[in-house]
Amino acid sequence: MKSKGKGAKRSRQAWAEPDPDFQLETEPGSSEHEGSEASVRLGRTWRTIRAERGDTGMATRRRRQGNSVKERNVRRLESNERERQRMHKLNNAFQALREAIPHVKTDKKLSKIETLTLAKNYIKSLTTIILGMSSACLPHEESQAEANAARLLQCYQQHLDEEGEESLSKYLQHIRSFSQGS
DNA sequence: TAGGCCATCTGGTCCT
DNA sequence: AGGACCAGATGGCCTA
Repeated sequence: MKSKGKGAKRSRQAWAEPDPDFQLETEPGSSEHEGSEASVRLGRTWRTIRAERGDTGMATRRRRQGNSVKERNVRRLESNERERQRMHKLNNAFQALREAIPHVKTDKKLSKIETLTLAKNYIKSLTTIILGMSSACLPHEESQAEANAARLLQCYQQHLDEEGEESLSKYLQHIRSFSQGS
């Protein structure tokens, strides 16, 4: 265990209150699952928990679900895999966002929180610029301003549809042509 | 070595 | 019912 405060947190409630009725028939990482990447991971987790708990009544509500332990384990592994895929997609989206945000290049990549913060600031800056251009071009008629906003929205949606490599510069191009054309 | 950041597991809840 | 989403827990890696 890592020697830091975080590591001192105790397990989840479910693990902390062993169910006396429960009997573990098989466990993840046992013979029928051994070998797959997921089962290895899960097995490691279980082993870790068992080590921490001193290998006493560990699992809890598994029986109450009405399915066999084996079925439950299979479903758990499947949902772990889905969750992993989901997180990978999320990370890909973060990476795309990193690449879309202009920032000072360093060797160290932006953390997630930094990425979100910079993105928020970037959006705010762009919004300010666009509003500035909009009011400079069409300051008077309200209906024109609405049409203006509609065109901007249209450009933005088109940009979303395209989602190409140079989508950001395309979008900026749209904005420029918009400001020139108005 | 403490703290930040991250990946993964997990159970609960929401949604289709 | 099953998948998606979410948040908490935990351990690993890295850096100041």
